[in-house]
Order: sequence, then structure tokens, then C-alpha cells
Amino acid sequence: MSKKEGLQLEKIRHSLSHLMSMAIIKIYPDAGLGVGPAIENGFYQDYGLPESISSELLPKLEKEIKKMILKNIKFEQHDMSFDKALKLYKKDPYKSEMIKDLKKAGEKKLSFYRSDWFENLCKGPHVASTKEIDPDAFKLTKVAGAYWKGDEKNKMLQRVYGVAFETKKELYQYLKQQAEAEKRDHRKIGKELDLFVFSDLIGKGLPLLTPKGSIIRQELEKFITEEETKRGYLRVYTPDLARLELYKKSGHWQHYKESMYPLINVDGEDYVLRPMACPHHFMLYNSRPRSYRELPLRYAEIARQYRKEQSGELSGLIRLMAFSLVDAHLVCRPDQIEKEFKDVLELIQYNMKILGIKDYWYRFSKWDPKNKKKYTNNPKAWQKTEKLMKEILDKLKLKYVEAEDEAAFYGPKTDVQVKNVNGKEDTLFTVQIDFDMPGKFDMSYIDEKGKKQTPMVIHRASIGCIERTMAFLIEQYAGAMPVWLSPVQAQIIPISEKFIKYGEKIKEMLLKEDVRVELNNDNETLGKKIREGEMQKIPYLLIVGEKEQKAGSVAVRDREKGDLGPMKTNKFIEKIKEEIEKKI
RNA sequence: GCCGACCUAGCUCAAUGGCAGAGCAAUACUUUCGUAAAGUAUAGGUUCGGGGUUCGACUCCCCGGGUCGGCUCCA
Repeated sequence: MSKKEGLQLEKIRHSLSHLMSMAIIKIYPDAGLGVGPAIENGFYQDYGLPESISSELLPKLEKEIKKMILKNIKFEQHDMSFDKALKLYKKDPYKSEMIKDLKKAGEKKLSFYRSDWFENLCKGPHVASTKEIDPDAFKLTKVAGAYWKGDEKNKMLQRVYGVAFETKKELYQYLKQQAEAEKRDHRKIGKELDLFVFSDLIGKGLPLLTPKGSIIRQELEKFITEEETKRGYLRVYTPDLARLELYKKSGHWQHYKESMYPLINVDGEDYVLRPMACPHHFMLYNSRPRSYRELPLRYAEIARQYRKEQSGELSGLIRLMAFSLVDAHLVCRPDQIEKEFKDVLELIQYNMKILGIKDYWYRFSKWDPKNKKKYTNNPKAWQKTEKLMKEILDKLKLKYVEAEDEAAFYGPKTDVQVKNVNGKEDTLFTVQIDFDMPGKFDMSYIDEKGKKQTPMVIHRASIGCIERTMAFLIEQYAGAMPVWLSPVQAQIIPISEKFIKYGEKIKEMLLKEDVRVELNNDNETLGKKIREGEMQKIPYLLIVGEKEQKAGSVAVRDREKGDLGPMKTNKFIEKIKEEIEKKI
């Protein structure tokens, strides 16, 4: 899309939010108006209303907006003084506050837009007339609560969302695309392919992986542990629980308390479920004196960690109450940080290649000096560490976006960001440099001159949180996982009862070669079994009948390419083993 | 946590205060089949849990649990 088209679309969307406000004011004359910008795919507007509205109101508003569009209402800009504007908004606390904020910010005058009888504080831009808006190219989609100024301490306003495009066709395409995306949703596929379930009795945000889902997880774990071991990581196991003392010392208790579970008191001593595994690994490091020759030490663990989320924040396998981070802590000398950081990024890039992840971007996540509560108070160290990370990223010529106030409490992060099927952004992988905790824990090594030094630590998640990564992969592949990750890699379908014996023989052959195989001897027609196999996204269906039995072969059906025809059984075993081996 | 919607058979969904139902899945039998749904029959329910209103509640009200869309938060 060209810049000019983009601007026109923004004008249309923003103008629609004004028209929607007009429709709302017709119903609620004293409606307070919060913010109402154009956004990706549409627009929204916040309202302070005397009663809560439900989505049943949306069709009514839509009809009203359509009527207004057809009236060719003009949008005209004019300026207004602060006094006059405050008078105009004397019943609207939100607009009044905005005006006062603008004055504080040093604005000299206020920009208003008039459309028909509606005056609205707004800097635009807008369409010149509703003639430019296609009355059939927008749709109001949802109502939701949203805090005034985005702060949960403030009152909650009611937000109405709409989608809008230049033409009806584009709107239709967008809606169709949304419906397609819904089909890929990992929560839906998880149910259809029997990969994971939740139980009300076990509790929210606590998934149970079925045998099939467990295979996906196991394969991911096997892959990453082998890869990390090749790269010099040391596997460790540490407990999910620790004394509160540990987290007071690490700073988690001071900076991360809200995300930690309530204390568990045992015999007068407070314990807590770990929100992160870092201090546990540091205790391993501290278990004896260290020489500079030992570094870097790379402790790796697939560590279950527990973070108390607010219930509305949970989502399928993406946000959980307890999750498994493919975690590691690299204790380094300062002169080793750069190489280790680069190596971690290289590992992450390798993993993304293997997993087929292509749509991602890097985010350089920095502290916010104003957010005193969230971060360790050490501005010098923050500046130094952020500079160091930025230099490494720039040397690697990585493209990244910078994000304020997204760091960990102990240091800056480089995150790998992706969008899930519903268009929401999530962090998949992360690499962090910690200048803070090694000092707090008196971690040290003896350098070549016999002097005690404090090491630095890189925290990293090479394939992220394994549940979230599974969710992302399920959506990316719409359930059709690569052969090496498929819970069932091949299913044998005998054409009739007569060939079950032959099918069993084939099954034995495949099992011997570590292929995950099933024999479908249900009393069903061939067509039905193929349909079910396809819907279960099984990579290969092996149909066996008289021809195959005579020739010692299988008729291979590929889930994408369809019928591949007969193939000697040994040949097929070779083929599938190669695909599993090469992870294609 | 907040705003809103929702929770009925394993799954997808009907039943608008008056006898809880369908399709698919499951089970049994018949059929033994050549690349996306064979036929017949059977079984399957404290309508998320608890309380209330009512002659009568899946349906209305209250409390709790869970899910979804936003907000806040975030691996």
C-alpha cells in the first residue's frame, strides 16, 4: 500500500470513529468521549456511559452510521480557545482532562473538527466529506472495557471497535481471512487433534498434554537438549520451590512480587514456587570456588516456572499459570559476553530455521528510568549494559525495534517477537544480559592474577517456553506438523480384513525403525479411513491390499500431495527415516 | 483483576418458563470395500457447581468455577 492510500484509509477509519460517536450521542446525549484513533484494520472509540452497552447495540449503531454517510456530511477543521473548549466539555470529564493535559504540554490552541452538528476536539486528519467513505466497507465488531489512559487504577470506559476499508471487497476479504485464521487457532486444533486439554478441577492455565501432545513436546525437548549439548551446555536439574530468602536476595521479591504465588509456610519457614530459575542455577555456580578457566559455564534446564497471572490474561498454551522454559544461564567473564551473546543468537537462528519460523522480528527491550518499581536502581550499569547489547546487535547487523520499559528487572533483553494467528504479538525467544544478580549473590571467579572477580550472566531461552512454542508451531502448520514432530507419522490402512495380517507385518517393520505408526483395523470403508487420516493430519497413509501384499509394497498417500502410488516397503522406510532425520 | 459475551452428550450445536434433542464420534451387528463420510441398531445428560424465585427452571435472579473477546499485564 502506498503512503497516500494509507493516509486515505486512516482518514476513513478516523472519520468513522467520529460518526460512531455521533450515533452514540444520539442515544446517550451525555456520553463522555475518551480516545478514538484509527488502528490497524479499523478504529475504536472509548466512551464514558451511564450504563453498560452490549454487542446487541452494534447493528443499530451501524445502521445509524450508514445513514449519516449517505448524507455526505462534511468534516471541517477549526481552532478553539481553551476556555471555550472547556465550556463546551463541561459535562465531559475525559475531554476536559485531555484539554488540561494539552495546555500543560504547552499547546497554544486546540484543533476541532465539525461534522454536521458534532464538534470534536481532534487534530485529524479526516476525509473532506463522508462521500469518500463506502457505507458497506465497515463493520462494528466488538465492545470491550478499556481503562482511561490505559491505567488500571483509572475508571474503565467502554470501547467500541470497528473494522473499515476503502471497498466492500476489501472488508469481505478481511473477514474471510479472519475466519481462516480462526481455523488455525491452536486451541481449536489442540482439541481436534487431541493434543492437550484443560480441566476445571485442575484449574485455569494448567494444561494437560495428551499422549499425542506429549510426543510433540518430547521431540522438541530431544532436539534442543541434543543441540545444546553439542554447543557446550551442561544439563542440570533444580527444584521448582525454594526458600523466600533466595528471592529476597535475587531481587525477585522486590521487583517481581506481583507475579509470584503466595508463600507456602513449612515449619515456620516461607517457601515459594519459583517464578524464574536463575537463582537456582547461581547456587549451583556458588557451590564451590570457580577459576577463570572454567568460564563460560552454561547451565541448561527445561525449567518449570510459576507466575501468577491475572485470570483474564490466560490464553490457551500461550499464557499459563505454570510453564516450562527452555532455560539457560551462561556465567561469563566480561570479555566473553560478546561471543557468548552472538553464539546464543546463532543458536536461536538455527532453531528457527529447523522449526520453520520465518515471520519474526527482533526487539531490543530497554529499561525505563522512570519506572522505579520495576527495575534495579543502578542507572550507570543500565546505560553500560544497554550500550554493550546495542553494539553487539549493530555489529551483527540485526534489524530490531527498540522498546522502552520492556527489560527484565536485572538487565536489557533481545527478544524474538512473533504474531500469533489472532494477530497478537508474543515473545517467543529471549536473550538477556544480567549485570545485577551476580553481584547480589556474591558470585565470583579467581582471575589469572589470583584476584576475585564478579562474572556477568546471560539468561536465554533458546526455544522459548515450550508450551508457547508448541502453540505457535501448531498455528504455523495448522496442525500438520513436520514428520519429525508428528504424533503419528504413518498410519497403515488395510483395504479389507483380509489384509490386516499384512498390515501388522508392515507395522512391525516400521516400529523397528522407530517410526511412530498405527494400524487402522476399524470396520470402516477405505474412503472413511482416508478422510479421518487426512483430518488428523497424519503425514503418510499406507494403503495395503492384494497388490501390495504380492509386491511387498505399500501404496503411499502423502497428506499434501495425495496418492503417490505403490512403493517398496523398504523404500518408504528409507524415505520417512530421511525426513525424520533431516527434520523436513 | 476489570468490562462484556458465553458454558446443554466425547465433539459441533438445537430446545425463548411446560416431556432435554440432532449430526458426528462411541458400541454391536451386517458389509470386506482401491484413495476425503457404507447400512441398521444400541448406549450416552445431576443442562459447569451451589443457592433462590416459581405449581413448574436448560431458560429468570444471586454466589462460585471455567472459557472467549478486549483492557491491564506478559515467557
